[in-house]
Amino acid sequence: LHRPFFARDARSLAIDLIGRRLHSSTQGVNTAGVIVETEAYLGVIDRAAHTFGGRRTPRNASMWGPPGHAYVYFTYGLHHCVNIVAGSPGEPVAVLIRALEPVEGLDVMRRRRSVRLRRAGSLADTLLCSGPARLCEALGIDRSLDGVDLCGQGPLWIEAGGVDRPCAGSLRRGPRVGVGYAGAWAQEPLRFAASGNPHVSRPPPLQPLA
DNA sequence: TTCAAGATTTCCT
DNA sequence: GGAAATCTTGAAA
Repeated sequence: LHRPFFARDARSLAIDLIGRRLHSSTQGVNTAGVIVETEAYLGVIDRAAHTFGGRRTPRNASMWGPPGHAYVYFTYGLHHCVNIVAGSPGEPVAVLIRALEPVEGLDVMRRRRSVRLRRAGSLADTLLCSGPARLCEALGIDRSLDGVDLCGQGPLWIEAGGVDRPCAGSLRRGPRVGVGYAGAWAQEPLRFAASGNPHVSRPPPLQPLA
């Protein structure tokens, strides 16, 4: 997809990313999945965002850059999470990709995930990409992809064309995960998911989009 | 200079 | 249900 698609407010982008295919080409292998869960992070005003209050560090630098780029951060000392930068240049807002329904390169995903999940034989498909750090591991995404352009010929992109939305019209929303420290912002319904999709990261306290 | 907590996941009890 | 894995950041000392 092209730049204009990403150059808008994060909440709107988070909703329209559901049903789109995220592709990666890393380590010489292609993988892809349908985005089934996202969260919007609204920047300097959003206490849950890494850029709350105007915070600008080496880690979150790409969130301050132009839209349509990746913001990949490392957390808890061992996990990666990938965001898609939204808004306009200098407006540090982004959409966290929380879960995918795997559609391409499942064998590769299984292998990558099995490094940590030793019981390769019992690795269900719903464990491949059902969480922000899980999908990064499955797609081979790490800090080396931080800041890459999703609109060019890079290792990450969103497929143009059809919205593969098996849950069209049944999008759900609810509070974001793991942001209890964010006060009133923790309650904001900025998490979105395809209703009933088994690859969504956790049982949703989610409501219809309305 | 130290310390605690985090946009998480896995493994063990 | 709870702890461990251990990088990054901001606030306390």
